[in-house]
Amino acid sequence: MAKDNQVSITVVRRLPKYYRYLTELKEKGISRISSQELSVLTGFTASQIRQDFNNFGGFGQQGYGYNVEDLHRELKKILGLDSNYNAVIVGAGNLGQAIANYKGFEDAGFKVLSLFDRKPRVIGLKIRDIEIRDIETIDSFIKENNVQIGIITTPKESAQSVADIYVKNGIKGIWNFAPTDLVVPDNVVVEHVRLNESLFVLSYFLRAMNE
Amino acid sequence: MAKDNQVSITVVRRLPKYYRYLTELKEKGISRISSQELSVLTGFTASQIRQDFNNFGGFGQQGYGYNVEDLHRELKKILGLDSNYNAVIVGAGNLGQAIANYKGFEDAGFKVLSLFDRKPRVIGLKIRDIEIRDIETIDSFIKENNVQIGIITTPKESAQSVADIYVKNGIKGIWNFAPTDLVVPDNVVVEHVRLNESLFVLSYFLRAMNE
DNA sequence: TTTCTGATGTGAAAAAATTGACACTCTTTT
DNA sequence: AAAAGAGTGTCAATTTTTTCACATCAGAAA
Repeated sequence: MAKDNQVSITVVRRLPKYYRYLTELKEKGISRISSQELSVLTGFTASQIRQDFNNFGGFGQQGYGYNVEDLHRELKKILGLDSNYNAVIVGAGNLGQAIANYKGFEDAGFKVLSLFDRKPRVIGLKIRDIEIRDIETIDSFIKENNVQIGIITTPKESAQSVADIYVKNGIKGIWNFAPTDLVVPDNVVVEHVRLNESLFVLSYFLRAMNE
Repeated sequence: MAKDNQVSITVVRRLPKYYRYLTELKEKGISRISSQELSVLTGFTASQIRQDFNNFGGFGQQGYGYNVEDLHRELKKILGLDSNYNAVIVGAGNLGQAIANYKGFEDAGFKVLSLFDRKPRVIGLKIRDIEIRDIETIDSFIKENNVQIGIITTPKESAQSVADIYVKNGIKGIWNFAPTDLVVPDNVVVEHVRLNESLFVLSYFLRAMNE
């Protein structure tokens, strides 16, 4: 059905923004939207928006536009947000705790089952009701709890070895916050959150603006 | 000197990665690198790398390659990392605290002077030696402390009003972690960290891989 | 010194992404 | 029921980005 013979990464990275605005529209009770109106909201061009959606099949209706609820549901499916995922976090520092604490992810279907760390000082503590466990026990935990997503919030020195642990235990999706690249097999997806790089880009534009 | 008549955003977003690897090379005491070798490290093509650098003037030498230290210094300057910035954070929840705590930013020249929040429960607390202050006092703080960067780690509902406060007080660079877009004047730079969207892209590829 | 090697800088070609334009179809109005 | 209006889906044109190819020059070797 979905003719997704390689939708380009450029398009994929725009999808979450559409989804966000559609969620808002839905909450506001708006039932209908045109590519032109979506263009105003998102900043993408109307043409671009229509092309993007067409990568997945036409969801709109000529002379009418898009039905908000339908489009929202389709995007949800495309983004894989209609299933639930179990996640674990390695690195129970501030960042790991912040993510474990963030209710927003759970609402989107991502449940953090446990944090793991090496430091005895934090093992046994709880964030909300999520326990911090000894990293030594992670293998059996992953196997017993159907974990699909591994989050890395360790310093960069440990990131690769954490990724190796994830891969070894069959995890196929890694969300990496450590400022380093990771080597993983082809069938494992890594998504990076590069805080440093984002800050540097901000710095670049601050500098560029003053010239 | 720098002929930066609009370097494309695509190029700019690659610069931090170059900078990261050059920092590593420098630490390892490697003094010389070719575009070919950088290509292996970064995953960009050698040609792309040479073109990227040429946007800012040629830093290399034919038959030799690039001098690591020189290139590192140039990129540092281009990215604006040769100056120091003062930053404040509004939103002293876990994420705000995590960022305040992260030594890496300070090493790169970004100093968090203070966190601000509305909740009386957290006002007065300290993260490392960074105090959490009442949001009501932010105007004078920004003016008196030469703050150039404003960080937003509030829920999305408050993000725009925080941005407004920043803009009103003359801040020109905003680092936004709230999952919403911001309206600011043209001379203010906003860099978003979209955790939700990043997670959704991961979810997309997890889904796409199983089809 | 002269020759050879290696790798940049750059112009041109190819590929990818964005924008533009419009036929067509569905909705709404009369 | 017919006419008018609106907006998608899509093809084509344009722009941007990436890749390719190579002349050129610095450094190393002979």
